[in-house]
Amino acid sequence: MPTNPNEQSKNPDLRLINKALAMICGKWRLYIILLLGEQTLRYTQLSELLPGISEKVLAGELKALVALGVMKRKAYAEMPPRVEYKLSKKGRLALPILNQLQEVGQLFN
Amino acid sequence: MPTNPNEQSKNPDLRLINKALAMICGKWRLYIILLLGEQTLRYTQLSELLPGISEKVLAGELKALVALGVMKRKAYAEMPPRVEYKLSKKGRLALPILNQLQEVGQLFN
DNA sequence: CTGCATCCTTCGCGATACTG
DNA sequence: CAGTATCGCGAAGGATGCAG
Repeated sequence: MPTNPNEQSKNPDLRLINKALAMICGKWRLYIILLLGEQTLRYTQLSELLPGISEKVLAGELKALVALGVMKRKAYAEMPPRVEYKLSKKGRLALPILNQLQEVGQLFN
Repeated sequence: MPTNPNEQSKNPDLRLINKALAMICGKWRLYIILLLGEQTLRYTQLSELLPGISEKVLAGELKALVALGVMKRKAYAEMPPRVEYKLSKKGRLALPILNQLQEVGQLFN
């Protein structure tokens, strides 16, 4: 829509916004992403780092984030089972911007 | 919190995250902020730019965003009434980061 | 260990009618 | 014009128990 060359303020794109909101909104979603950061964590480790989250919610959020392409799930055929979660390539690309949201939060302390 | 000099990966701060989420989560909140951007808009203009939003929700979101300190409300004692909304200083400071969320959305198209 | 099924409560959001 | 009041539904999230 840059029909006007001196128009520097681009209209917000509702579709892109909703895409972004889908992966960060909710009580735990963004926190899980930032927590993962560059590391790989197992299901149990995540549940310990997210005190108060219920099993149902944690499993659901992880599944949703994997479906969104933000993170990868790797299950090992062992006994007992072991499952590891890490950010996908795209997830790591988004990480710097998502981290800056904390600075936004700081602004409004 | 940089007690450890070689600690470059900062733990996510749940409090700051929640502060940030409070102002962008929800179906309309972030979109309203980005829409406002640098301009000043009246109540009716906003409702036209947000097709489908109900009166109750729009009024509620505006009130909430003002309470959060993201935007300012200015009412003129005229007849008929006129009320203008614009981002606060802090809101404008946060704007660049919030705009980048659209790039995150683009990543996951 | 990992995670799904069930039940229940709360909250976000929409529709509509009404007011200063 | 700029909202508030009321009603209602569906989704989000918590508690608990069960399963591979």
